[in-house]
Amino acid sequence: MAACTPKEFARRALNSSLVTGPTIVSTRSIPRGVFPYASPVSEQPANPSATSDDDLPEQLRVRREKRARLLERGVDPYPVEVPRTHTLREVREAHQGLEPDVSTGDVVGVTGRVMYIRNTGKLCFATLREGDGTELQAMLSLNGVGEQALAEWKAEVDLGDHVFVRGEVITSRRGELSVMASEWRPAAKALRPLPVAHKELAEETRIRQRYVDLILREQARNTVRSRAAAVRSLRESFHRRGFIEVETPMLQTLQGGASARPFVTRSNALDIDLFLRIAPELYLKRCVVGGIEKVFEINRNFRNEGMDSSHSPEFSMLEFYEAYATYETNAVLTRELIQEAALAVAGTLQVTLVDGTEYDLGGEWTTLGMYESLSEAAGEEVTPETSAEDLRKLADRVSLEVDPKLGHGKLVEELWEHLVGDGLYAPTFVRDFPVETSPLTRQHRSRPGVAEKWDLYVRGFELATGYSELVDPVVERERLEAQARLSAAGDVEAMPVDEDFLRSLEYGMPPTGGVGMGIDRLLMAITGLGIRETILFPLVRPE
RNA sequence: GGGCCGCUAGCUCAACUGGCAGAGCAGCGGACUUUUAAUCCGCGGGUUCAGGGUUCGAGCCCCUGGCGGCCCA
Repeated sequence: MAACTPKEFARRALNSSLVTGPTIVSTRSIPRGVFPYASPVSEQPANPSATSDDDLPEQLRVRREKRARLLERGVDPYPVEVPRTHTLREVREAHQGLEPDVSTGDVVGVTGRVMYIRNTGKLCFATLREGDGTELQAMLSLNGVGEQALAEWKAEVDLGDHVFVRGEVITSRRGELSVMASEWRPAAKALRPLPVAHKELAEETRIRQRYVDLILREQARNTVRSRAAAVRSLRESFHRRGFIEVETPMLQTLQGGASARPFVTRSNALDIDLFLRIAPELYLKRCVVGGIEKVFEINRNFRNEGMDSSHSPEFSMLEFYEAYATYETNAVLTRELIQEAALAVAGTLQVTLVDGTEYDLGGEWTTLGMYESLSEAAGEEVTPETSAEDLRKLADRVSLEVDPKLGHGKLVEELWEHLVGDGLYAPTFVRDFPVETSPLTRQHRSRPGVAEKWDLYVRGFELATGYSELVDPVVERERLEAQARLSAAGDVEAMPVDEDFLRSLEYGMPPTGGVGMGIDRLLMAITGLGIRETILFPLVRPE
């Protein structure tokens, strides 16, 4: 085949008398071999008179009949290629600021999905839209395309169809930039009617049929782009700082790295159960042991737990580890990552959320000590030494119901959430958690009873968590063995002892800071969207 | 796990106290050469989530189940 781009083929086609006729060009009329884009009509044509459609809803049946009529006339409803010369965006950008009712002399071949259609007797209008949301009007007149092509347009084109229109770029009398057709043909016939374009789709339909949601709702398309921009920004931020991106196993032979219930699957080759990972942590730490001292991974975790509007069984997570970083330095890096992502997505640190309110991600962000902020809110001193009994009295005083079996650590966290956390709105690092509830974290270097751990809260939800990582293999073994005892006792979230991981630590892991951040939550923080909007195709029960 | 709400035409939704199942958009037929969700005239379109029950009569009431949403633990 000649070395020649599709665009060049299209331009050749426009110069050819074969495709300048006023009516629909039958693909049969184009000699094979001359125009490689021209397909033979449906190599395996469906029987146009098939009767299996009888029980279809009327509108689906009608569209199937239109498809069949096109085929009978030798017009391929699904051509391999059409001679597009410009995107709609290119046409718009090349013809800005035209007066009404002008002709440019520029002839273009454009494509788009028919979003609106306005037919008068001898002049038809259609609003075409392409993937980035750019719209352009197509006009088909009796003078321009002839009686037959106009009649066929009215008879066979439905909302939702992809069409090709070739013609001159003009503006209408009302000033709308348009392509005045000299020719049209189907690019892809839609067999299902589009839902009403000006009513919100039901939430469930939006999620189950995201492709329809994407067709109809600009916000849905923007969300996809925002997410891509955020993830790309994260990668660029890391690369600028010398971090290496790795991909660690999703199929793991042991569950580990978090407390969560895993999905179990089966390896035929090894004849053992495998676990879909609940976290990449233990592998990323092995990387640090091996000398990949600035390392990150952005990928999916899987947790076999409850599903609701804020929890998805699969979700994207960023984790990064940096040798010789601490939970203080990695908090700074985390803030920079988020701020750079916000700039990439929104162009500003004062982002506008979907509810219209503004949210400020700029500045240095507040850092609170968990015990200090709790003490202040409670009006009495709470320290790691405060007894569980005193904490229960405090809970009683502030009308917080707590499980009487809870120990110090859990009580402190619940009291903190009730008295401080629920009121947090601006981005805030909360640090120095009770060591009792942070079993896999290094104890604070100087303060007994607390761990070098922070949580980042944005608009009241937890966006990220960071640690000075535990690297002492002996302590780590004690912690993992305690977990394994829980596991043996029936705790499905507890992890077993990962001997290979411990072996890696025994080779010496440098002092390291680590951070985990939910990608879905990052999008929520920047855009104000709900989690089901930030995930393109959330898992749903089969229909 | 518990409570509440919802499921009706392709889509979004109505339907009083149990009494012929409707509208808008979409579709079909007709008119219209400058429309912008075009407009005008006419027409068709339903397993009311499924199954059972009560009733002369059920979209509506009762029971069981399915799916979804919200709230609570």
